[in-house]
Amino acid sequence: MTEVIEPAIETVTIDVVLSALADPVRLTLVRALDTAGDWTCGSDILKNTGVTIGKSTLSHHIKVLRDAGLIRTRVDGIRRLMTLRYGDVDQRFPGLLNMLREREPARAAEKASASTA
Amino acid sequence: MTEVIEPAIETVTIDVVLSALADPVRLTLVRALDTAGDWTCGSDILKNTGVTIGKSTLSHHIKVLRDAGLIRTRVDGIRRLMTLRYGDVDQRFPGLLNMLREREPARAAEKASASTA
DNA sequence: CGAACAGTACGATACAGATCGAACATTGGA
DNA sequence: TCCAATGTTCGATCTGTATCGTACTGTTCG
Repeated sequence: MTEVIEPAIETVTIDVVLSALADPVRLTLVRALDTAGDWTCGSDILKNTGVTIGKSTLSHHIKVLRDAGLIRTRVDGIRRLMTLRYGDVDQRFPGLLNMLREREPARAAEKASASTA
Repeated sequence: MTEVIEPAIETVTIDVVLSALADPVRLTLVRALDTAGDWTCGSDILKNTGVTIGKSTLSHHIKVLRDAGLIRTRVDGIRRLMTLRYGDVDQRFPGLLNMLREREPARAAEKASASTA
């Protein structure tokens, strides 16, 4: 086995993508891959992010992200390298990756606008 | 009580928005509001969408969407009208609303690209 | 060969959140 | 005034899924 299944980007639906990104761990993984910029292996991601989950859990999340069309996996000897599918995702869902890059509220947090529920 | 609390759009994070949109019922509600275009009440949304959930459940989903900054609620006599916060959402997360409008895979579904996991 | 390493597969468990029903609040109209 | 319609709140379930641990596969290197 040398290649890993990934869906063609045209077949990916926003519904599945949203479900994949709704989990805080997976969002952390995606952001770490984005920061890394190129091929990274799972154990390095755990080191970089400081996320403390078992490796079977990580494997599960990676699969969800891959099935959602967000990342690509490549076998490299003893490890599996992965990377964001920048071009595909940007083409299919323009603006999405950019949204994920912001981690803080946009401004100095005005408070809620209207009153009394 | 005449107004309903909604967060200032700058304070809304993509994390919360993704969680809100990850639920299939809420995604249906948002799409229905988008299609409707203007102020719509809860029971009308249920009729339009055919979604069969209790009204307490609907109330819960509405609250999640409102807290996520996606919709605005206005009291009108016996009912509560709501609408998408088009301008705010488009400004804060450009491209997001547009992504939700597509319900089908983009093309005639090529199959998976690589082979053997 | 055998040990260490990276990752997957699978069954079991735990927890978050979706759902429901009942009680209550508010408004408008008969 | 009383009733019907819309919606909220609260407590109790029920379910999906994130998590873990173990066993297993495949690879590199001594």
